[in-house]
Amino acid sequence: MPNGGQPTIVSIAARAGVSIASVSRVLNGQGARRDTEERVRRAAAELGYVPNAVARSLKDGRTRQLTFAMPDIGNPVYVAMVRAIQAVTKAAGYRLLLHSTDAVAEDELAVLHSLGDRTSDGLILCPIRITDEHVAALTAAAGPVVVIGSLPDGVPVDSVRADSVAGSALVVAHLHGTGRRRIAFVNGPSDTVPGRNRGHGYRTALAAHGLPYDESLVVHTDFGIESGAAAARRLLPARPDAIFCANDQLALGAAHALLARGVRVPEDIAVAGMDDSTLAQAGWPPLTSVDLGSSARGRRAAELLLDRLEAPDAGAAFAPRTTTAFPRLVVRASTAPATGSPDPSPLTRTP
Amino acid sequence: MPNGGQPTIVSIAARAGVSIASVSRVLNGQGARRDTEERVRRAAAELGYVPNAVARSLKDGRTRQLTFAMPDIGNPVYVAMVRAIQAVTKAAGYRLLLHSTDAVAEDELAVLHSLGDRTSDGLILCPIRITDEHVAALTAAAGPVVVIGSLPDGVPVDSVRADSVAGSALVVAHLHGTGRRRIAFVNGPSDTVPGRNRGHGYRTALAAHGLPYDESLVVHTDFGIESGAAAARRLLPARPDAIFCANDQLALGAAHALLARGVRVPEDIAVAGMDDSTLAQAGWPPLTSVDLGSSARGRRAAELLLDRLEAPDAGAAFAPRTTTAFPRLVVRASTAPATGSPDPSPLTRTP
DNA sequence: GTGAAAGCGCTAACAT
DNA sequence: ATGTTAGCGCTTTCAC
Repeated sequence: MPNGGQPTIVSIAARAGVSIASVSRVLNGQGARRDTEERVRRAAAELGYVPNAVARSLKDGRTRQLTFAMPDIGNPVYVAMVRAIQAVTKAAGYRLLLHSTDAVAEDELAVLHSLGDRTSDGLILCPIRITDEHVAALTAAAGPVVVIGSLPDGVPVDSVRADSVAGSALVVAHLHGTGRRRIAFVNGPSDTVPGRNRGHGYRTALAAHGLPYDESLVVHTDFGIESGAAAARRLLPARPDAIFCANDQLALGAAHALLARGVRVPEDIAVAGMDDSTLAQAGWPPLTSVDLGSSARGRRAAELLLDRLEAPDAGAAFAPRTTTAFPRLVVRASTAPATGSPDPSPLTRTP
Repeated sequence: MPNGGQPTIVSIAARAGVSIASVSRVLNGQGARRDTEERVRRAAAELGYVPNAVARSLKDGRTRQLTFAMPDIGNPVYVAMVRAIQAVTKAAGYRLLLHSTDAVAEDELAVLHSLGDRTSDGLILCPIRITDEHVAALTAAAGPVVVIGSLPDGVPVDSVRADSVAGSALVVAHLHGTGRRRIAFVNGPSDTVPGRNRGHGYRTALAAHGLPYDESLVVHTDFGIESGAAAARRLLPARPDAIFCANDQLALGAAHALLARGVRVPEDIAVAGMDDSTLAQAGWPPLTSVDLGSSARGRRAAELLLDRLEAPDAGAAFAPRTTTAFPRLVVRASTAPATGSPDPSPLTRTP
């Protein structure tokens, strides 16, 4: 047989002695005579019938699959998004297709293009950077797309963004509020949107608190624990009393480098991260961080996409929507005030 | 139009003035007259044609999609697997469907059952526990399945298992070798296969090193950082000189609880985890752990599955294969000898 | 070399 | 209430 031996409505029809249409009707809960209904159900059960989803998809033009494309599933931020998205799509009866772009722009474009192959009904894309080609591809997309990230104006696509400017400001304000005055900043690559925004937020917040912007207190690097450690070592001569890092991995690396040199965290230098990933709570000392809403953004993106899909009239019927997730400061031990509350960190207890 | 305005071979054929068969041939790289070839390609390009993967799937009975079902994508162990699997499947030209079962057995069975809907060509299942129903469903599976976990004998399905008995033994041996004699054990739930195995490995290894099995040094709990902290506090009265935890989250929790009480890690008590997840290296002190090969198992599972799919004759043609991943001990600061090498942990430096 | 037509499994008119 | 049939988009015989 052409099939893998799987039962189809044809086999059921034969076994039940009815037409395939009746089988389809019974199985889809449309009326039928008691007798017919029974025989069809029995035949289906005996054969262990499972409807072929591909055939159904071809018929009604939808797969009930959604695609999520992100740079790297190894990054806790994206894991949080996947998790949130998965929860929403699962509840709505959609399967989730995962695509790792490895932070390669071409790959992102390929995913966008492949939306035309009708493998999935919609796409959530988390691009590392938005190029003109991205804009073009997004505009010409063959199906509904939601972007997690900041899009230039005029791109006719729903998007969900983080407010990392505000997030950075929250951290700086917190550090300032707990007595820190020489607040260093370890940023990620400055040629990405988040990198630029975080830098902007940092500078703005410094100004707002009357602190000078000191070049020697700022380091640009890539993400990753080891980079954070290196950055911290580089910053030490500038004598910061706080190090704010553009993500938790950097912060963790920085904290470890400091501890390894006998610098006390937070007594001598406070350390704060960003993203509030699992690493933040797992670190020692537990890291103060800003939740930029990875989960919330994932959830919202999924909701926007489903909303489009469920919309009565097809495609880009209504105007693109943009949502911004509010940042939330999560204070932990790594930024306890240098003096004040008694013995904030057990690290200082030296028996 | 019935379609979403997407071009199909019909539109191309019309535009190029040829039959749909010719379009198909040209697009699939089969011979055609220069002239024909050119016109078809041009028409396809102008229309922005992308082949409909669903139609193709229906035709040739395969989707080039694989499903990976695991309990919870939030767990670093599964993230590592997803990552490894994704890399293999992507390279082989397969898409990856992610399914989170939320550790619900019914959901696992549902996934197994839904293999019959032909949505994906094969399944990698990472079950939390193997029940009789699992065995039945696995035996009756409508397509190739690879299980990550330990399967009873006789189940006709490929599987990839971890050797947590050996892994536990490695840790105990290491702790014993670095002078620890009162080695406590924080285990996960004892009614899971890994739980039982890890407990078994612990006991066996103790015996092998001539250490007594002391009930008061063993705690059963569920996984999670907070559980680890609670367990450590509970163990303190029993005066352990090492705490071995059944996973990294527990270990991290334990280490933090100890530090918070002024107990030095590793000087007073060594702490070791299991899985060697990102938490292990990110933690402070960096955790000694055993890599049970999450990545390796994921990769291997994907390879086994692809192997089946690529096999000339269909289905369960050849006998089930079982692979076991070798555990690998990763020593970090959290288990440095209590005395000996000079100043293993910066924590001891008290300026 | 190219076109006509069958068929993958299913649903939904349309007929009876 | 049930059967016949067309058609979703594609690949692949089979004729010409």
